Amino acid sequence: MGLSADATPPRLHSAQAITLLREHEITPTPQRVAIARILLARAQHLSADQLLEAVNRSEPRVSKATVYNTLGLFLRKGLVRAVVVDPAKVFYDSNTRFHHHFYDIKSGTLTDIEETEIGMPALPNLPNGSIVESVEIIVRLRSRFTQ
Amino acid sequence: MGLSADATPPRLHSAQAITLLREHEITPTPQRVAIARILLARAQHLSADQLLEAVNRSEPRVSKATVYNTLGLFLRKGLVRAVVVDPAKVFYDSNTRFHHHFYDIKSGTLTDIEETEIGMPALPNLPNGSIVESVEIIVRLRSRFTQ
DNA sequence: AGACTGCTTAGACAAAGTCTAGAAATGTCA
DNA sequence: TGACATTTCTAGACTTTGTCTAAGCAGTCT
Repeated sequence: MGLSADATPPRLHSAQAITLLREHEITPTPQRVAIARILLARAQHLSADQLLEAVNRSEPRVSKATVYNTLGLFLRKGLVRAVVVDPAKVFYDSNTRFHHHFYDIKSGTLTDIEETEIGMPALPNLPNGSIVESVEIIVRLRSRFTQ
Repeated sequence: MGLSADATPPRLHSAQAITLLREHEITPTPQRVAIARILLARAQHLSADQLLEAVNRSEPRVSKATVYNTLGLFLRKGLVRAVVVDPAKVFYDSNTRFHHHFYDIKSGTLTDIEETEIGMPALPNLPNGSIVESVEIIVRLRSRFTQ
């Protein structure tokens, strides 16, 4: 059943969120600020669904369409990264430093692997005319005591 | 748009497919053989949907539920690997050697990176009580001439 | 005011994948 | 052979994530 949602997730102050958005050339609407205050409060991995639920525990209300639009916008503007590990949903990662992930298969939990903790692989020759967009290493884990 | 489906995909002979299934302790039913003949004919990446379509271009017909059941079974028995890169669907990889992937963002095409082509990174310390299930490196690519 | 722009919204929609309940095949054993 | 149990397959309903559409709203400019 995954993680129970944090009852009182930390939030950025509105002023901080607005500054962050402006720095990334994003018009700070009330909905975007509400989303940023939660998602960008710390390094974390949230699905669109979890975020929608967290945002709507308080005012202002934000629609599902706006959550998806905003996540897409944050992604394009480099405020968050998408992590594709669970076939059922995308996680949005507010840690924008270069890093990788442990994925606990059973619980569905993502944990960061900082760049310094892992040796960068040597890249192979690229297909012609290609540019590397990203390099993601995913280490899938299972508990030693579970079958 | 992705790739146009191969009009005449290569197929294993039924006898070969049956042998492969038996070697992996899978009862070779007609449906499983039909799926194996296509999926295991060569190293390739197919989605459940592509496979369903390919199988049903010929007899015997196989239902959607059976395709999903069979892919799950092949996965558990180690005949194929799942590759999660596209949020919209899982690819099933008939190359079971240890290897990694290029993913062309625009076309949605997967290409293998053989183990010898890439330097393996040193693994970080694992969370306590964990076992590594798999290590997957995904290099996302985009064309140099596309914005 | 009127026109234009960008943003948000509800709800319809699409697509991948799961589940259910029954039918069909297969195997076992007396 | 017949009776029964087990496994597999199937159609179709269903769930969930995510997208799309059309309308409304707010601010800005002239």
